[in-house]
Amino acid sequence: MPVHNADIARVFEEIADLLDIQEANPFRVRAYRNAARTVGELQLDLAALWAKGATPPKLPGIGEDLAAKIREISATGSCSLLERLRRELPPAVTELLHIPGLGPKRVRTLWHELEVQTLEQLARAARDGRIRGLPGFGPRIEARILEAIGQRRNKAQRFRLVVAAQYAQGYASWLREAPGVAQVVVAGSFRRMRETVGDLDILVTARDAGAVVERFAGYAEVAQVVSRGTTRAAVVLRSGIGVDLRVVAQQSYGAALHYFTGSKAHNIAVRKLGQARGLKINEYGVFRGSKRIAGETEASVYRAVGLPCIPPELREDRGEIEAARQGKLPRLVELGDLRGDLHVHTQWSDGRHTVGEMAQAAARRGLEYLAITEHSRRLAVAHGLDAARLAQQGREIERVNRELSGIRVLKGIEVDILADGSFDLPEAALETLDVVVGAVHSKFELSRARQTERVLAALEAPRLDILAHPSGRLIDVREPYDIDMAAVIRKAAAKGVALELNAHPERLDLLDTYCRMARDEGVPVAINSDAHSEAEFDNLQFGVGQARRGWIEARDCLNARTLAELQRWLAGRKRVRS
DNA sequence: GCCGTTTTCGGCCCGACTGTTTTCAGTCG
Repeated sequence: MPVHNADIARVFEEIADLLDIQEANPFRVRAYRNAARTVGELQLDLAALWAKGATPPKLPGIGEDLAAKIREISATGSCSLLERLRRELPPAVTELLHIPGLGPKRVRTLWHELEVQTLEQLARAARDGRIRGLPGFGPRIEARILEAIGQRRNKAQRFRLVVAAQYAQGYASWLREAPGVAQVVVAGSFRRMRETVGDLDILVTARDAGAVVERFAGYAEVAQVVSRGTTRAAVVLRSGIGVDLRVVAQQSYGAALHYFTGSKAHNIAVRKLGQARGLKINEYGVFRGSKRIAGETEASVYRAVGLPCIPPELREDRGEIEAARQGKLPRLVELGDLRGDLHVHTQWSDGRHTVGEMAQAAARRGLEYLAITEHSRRLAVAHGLDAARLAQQGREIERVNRELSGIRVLKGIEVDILADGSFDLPEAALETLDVVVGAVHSKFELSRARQTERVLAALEAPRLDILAHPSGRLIDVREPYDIDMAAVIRKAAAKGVALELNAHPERLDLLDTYCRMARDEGVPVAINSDAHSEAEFDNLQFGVGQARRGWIEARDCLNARTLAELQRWLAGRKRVRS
């Protein structure tokens, strides 16, 4: 049974929970939580390294003890400390921590005083009114517990970025109408362009904070006001999304924006840098003693700790601070850098519009070229093209190119990669095209070994230019198929094939961490809309956001190249083939 | 449990809000 990094992270997370309830040293607890995060995000397979007899690199926050535990978990799947803690505490008690309002202290009290160990026992105790009498509890908390269990809210719901954007924009517009408001910014993971967001964090600068809070709570979509103070409030909207508000004075705008954008780990790292310089950094500014020395802009906060301003998408404590210190921050790709789109559908398969309509829509968005890439014949539900229809479509594309100026339409295909790694159309048909995009649309359940073999075989074949949506995941719908993505990226590098970052908000595939790996391996990334209608070109913005999270620069991006450069790249690939 | 241009010991990010309290602990982000 292979042990994945996620398994190691889960063990550390559970240890942290149990230690927390045991009232262990809070910094020891934090060490386990930090380690869980570090290991969970790591792309290097630690257990595989140990199995091979190799020594993993030194990881920040993981010293001798935790490294030994990683080794133990890698070998055995478990950890003697966790086994011991599970004997000392009721194992289900960590579930209680996920109820809002319950932290380690209250969970410990519930367990010691009422012998509450499970959610069912918690519900019963609350219904019987036994909780309100406990020290540190009262009728309000008891009611909140019952409500949380009733709504089964303990399962954290996240919203796709595109969905969150709709709620965010409406709410922000509403707040801009409050008296005395200067600025309204949606910060948090939304601003960092995470693919999903758990809640919305809205920052407002205004003369009169009270008026803003009042308007915030009075929004028509508010289902519940969770908390409400003089400068801060939290609500849940009818859609279920939580929204936090923070109001500060203009002079604190940059510090508050930095604080509210996060990530938490990034903020902690920056505050530590400040601390080392004798500075205190909070949401009101950067202070030396009681004197404010920065905070009006985000750049001033970073400058105070000796760094250039770090773009929000990089703020995950994944090396961006070190890069900033060394002057090696990437110059992240921007929407305006994109000159083309290499994955577009029309009425010929399952798209809504004609070749000409899609070309004009692309031109209106400032693109210089697009590739029409229909599904191939196997995907019958999408009216996939066979060789004959593909040739027919080619003649229409030539006609459109004669009729339109300012935009160039390339002949392409999104050809199915079959289970054995071969393509769904004959070589001769693919040879007539400008660009071949290949994708997996079937047999998602293959074993890791066979799925990897399949895609590596497709990359090996001479006809593939771009591998589309490489993991196949659909956010909240379908898990990625099990595949060794590091091997795929290495093969793409070796064969000079590009990887797609599919910009559809439900895909956003490549994941950010793999974008970074592709960049490090020199694999070009194509940020493609996969548009099935004119409006879907707008999705490119989400692809760009994801690419930025993956440290992608314009020079790493295949479709940031000019048409001439792209054609040279394609021609070079053909030369290699023949 | 980690870590070190001040440290191998003694620190570890920081503040608002709630609900319980009669000055503050616990939770949260």
